[in-house]
Amino acid sequence: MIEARHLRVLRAVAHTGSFSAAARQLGCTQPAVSQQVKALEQAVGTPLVVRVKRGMRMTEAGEVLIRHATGILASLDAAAEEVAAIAGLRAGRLRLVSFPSGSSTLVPVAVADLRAVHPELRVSLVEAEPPDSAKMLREGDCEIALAFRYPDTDDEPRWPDLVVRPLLTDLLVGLVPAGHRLAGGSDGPTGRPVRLPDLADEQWIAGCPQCRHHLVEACERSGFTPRIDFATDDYPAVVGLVAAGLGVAVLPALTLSALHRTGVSIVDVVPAVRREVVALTLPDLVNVPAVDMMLGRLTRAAVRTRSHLVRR
Amino acid sequence: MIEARHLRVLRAVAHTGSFSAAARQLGCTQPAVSQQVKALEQAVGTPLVVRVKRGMRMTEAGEVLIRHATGILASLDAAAEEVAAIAGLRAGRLRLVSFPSGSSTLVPVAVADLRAVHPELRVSLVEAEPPDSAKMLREGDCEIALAFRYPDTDDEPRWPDLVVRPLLTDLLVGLVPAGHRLAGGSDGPTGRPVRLPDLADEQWIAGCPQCRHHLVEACERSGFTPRIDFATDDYPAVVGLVAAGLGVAVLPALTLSALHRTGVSIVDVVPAVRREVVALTLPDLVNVPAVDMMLGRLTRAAVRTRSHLVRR
DNA sequence: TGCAAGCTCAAAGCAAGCCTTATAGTTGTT
DNA sequence: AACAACTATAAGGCTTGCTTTGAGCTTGCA
Repeated sequence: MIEARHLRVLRAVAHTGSFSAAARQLGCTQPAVSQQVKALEQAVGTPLVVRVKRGMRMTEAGEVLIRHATGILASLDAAAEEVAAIAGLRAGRLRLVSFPSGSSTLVPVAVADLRAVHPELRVSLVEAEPPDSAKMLREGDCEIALAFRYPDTDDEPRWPDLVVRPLLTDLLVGLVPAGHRLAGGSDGPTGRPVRLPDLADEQWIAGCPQCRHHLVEACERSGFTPRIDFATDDYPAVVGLVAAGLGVAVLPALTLSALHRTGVSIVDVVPAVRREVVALTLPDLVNVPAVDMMLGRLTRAAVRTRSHLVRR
Repeated sequence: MIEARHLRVLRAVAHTGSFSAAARQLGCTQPAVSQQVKALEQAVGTPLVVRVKRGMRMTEAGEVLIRHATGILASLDAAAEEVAAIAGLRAGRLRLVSFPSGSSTLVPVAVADLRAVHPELRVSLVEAEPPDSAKMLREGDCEIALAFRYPDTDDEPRWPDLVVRPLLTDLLVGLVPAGHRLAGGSDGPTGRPVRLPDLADEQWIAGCPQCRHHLVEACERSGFTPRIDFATDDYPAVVGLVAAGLGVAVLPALTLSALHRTGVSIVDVVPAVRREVVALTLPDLVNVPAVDMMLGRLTRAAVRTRSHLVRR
C-alpha cells in the first residue's frame, strides 16, 4: 500500500538526485531514506531508482510514480490547507439556531464580535424554539442552538446528551399599559412589584407556546387561570397590544431589550420567575474551533447584555 | 502530516457511517479505526466526525477532507495501477542498444518472442558499438545493451560495474570470393580451414572499428599486417565486396547469419578466434520485470540462433 | 421491564515499523 | 595515496499501530 510518506521521500530523492541530499531536505538520516525507498519498491514490486555512478536515476516506474506523486502531494497539501483554514476560522461555516428573542439580542452581538476577528467565517441563523432547536442540533442541522429552560419547573438535567453552556438568567417581568393601576415608568420597573394574583382579573396577552405554557403553570400555582385573549410569537405585537390597553403580559426581560416600549409600563413580578438562557452544542463540537469561538462570543455577549437588561 | 492510511479510514467511516462497519470494510478491528480517526483529527487540529446517536456525522472539516480524500485516493490507486502495469509488463517501455549484427539477429527474435507474450510492452532499439553502448547504459539512455568482447585479448573483467549476461560465443570465419583458391562451399565452411598467414598476401575488407582493430592484432600475432583496402560498418557491403573479388574478410559468423552469401565462400579460421556476445544491464535493473524478461528472451534467442549459426 | 445485541471508548499487551547510530565498501578528488 | 562523499547494511531503541479485553451506553425485542 503506497503511503504519502513514501511519495514524499521519493519526490525528495528524485528532486535532489541523491539519498543523502534527500535526507537532508527531509530532515532525517540517509538510512531512513534508503529504507523508505526500499519499502516503496517492495510495495510496488519493481525498482524505482537506479544507482548509477553519478547520483540517482529514476526507472520508468519511478518516473511514472513521481509524475503522480507531485499531483497527489499537492492535493494533500491543498486538503490540509483547506482544513487548516476551517480550523483556523479563516473559512468555513457555522450554523446557529436560536429562539427569537435570543436571535435579536445575543446573536447579533456575538456574531458582530466574532466577525470583527474572523470575517471569513460565514455564520447562518435559523430561528426555532427550544424543543425544536435541540432536535435540529442532534440531527446535524446546526452546530450551536440557543435555548432556554425554566429551572424551577422543568426536570433539572434537561439536555443530558448535550453540552449546556449557561449564558444568562433572564427575568420575567410584567407588562401593563401605561397608566394602568399597577404601572410604573416605561423604562424600567419603577412601580411597586406586582404579585401574579394581582393580575388574576386582567386580560392576558401571551408569547411563544413554551412561555405561555410556563406562564399558565405559574399562574395556576398562584391560584388562578389567566384569561388569554391573544397569543403570538411576535413580541413587538405583544407590546403593541399591551400599549393599546388590550391586556397585560408577563414576558422575559430579554424579549423587551430590543423593543421600543412606548405606551407600556414594566413592573417586576414577585416572586421572581427566571428562565435560563443557554447555548447548546454536541459534545464533539466543542473542540471545533469555530464552535468554541462562537460559544465564547456568546458568553461575552450575554455578559454585556445582562447589564443592559431591565434591571432586577 | 496527513497519511494515505488516514484518508482510507476516514473514507470508510464516512461511507459506512460507523466505526465498526468501517473496521469490517477495512479488515481490521474497530479500535484501530477509532485510533486512526483520532490521530487524523489531532493532525489537522479539528474534529472531523461527530458521534451522534444514530451513527456518525461529518463536521464541515470532515466533509472537506472527504471531498479531497476521494480524489487523492483515486489518484493513488491510479498511480499504483500504472506502476503495477509497468511491473506486470502490461505497459511501459524498454530501450535496447545493440551492435548491428546483434540488432539484426538476436534482437528481432527476442523482441518478437517477448511481444507474443506482452504485446503492450514497447521496445525501442538503437544501434551502437560496444564502447558507446555501455556508456549509454551507464548514462541511463537504455536498459539493456548488447555488446561483445574478445576474451583472449581484452582484459578479462571488462564491465565490472555492470551485470554481464553471456548470450553466445561467436566465431570468426573467413570470407573469400567463390572460386578463390581457399574457397569451400557458400553455405558453410566446407573447405579446409585456413590459417591467418595463408591470407597474408590478400587484400582485406574490414568491418566495424573494433572488429578491425582486433583483426589487425590477430594478424600481427600471426606475423603480418593485413592490407586493408576497404573498411565499412555495412556488412552486406563487405559480402558484396568480397563476392566481387576485391578481397577477403574475416568476420564474426553472427554478422553473416542474416545475409545472403551468394558469390562468397565461408571458411573456418584456425586457430579459432571467438568473440563473446553478451547482454549488459545495470545491477539495479535486473529486478525490473521488463528487463529481466527481456534478458531471458535474449538468452533464448541466443540459444536458438547458436544452432543456426555457421557451424564450427 | 428486562435482556440481548451492537456500538463506542479506554487500557494494556504485543508486534511491527521507523529512525538512529555505527560500520563497511565504492567512487571521485586532492 | 589520503580524503571526502555517498550508499548499503546491521543492530538497537523507540514510537506507532493493532489487537484484546472490559466497561458503559443505547437500541430493539421479548
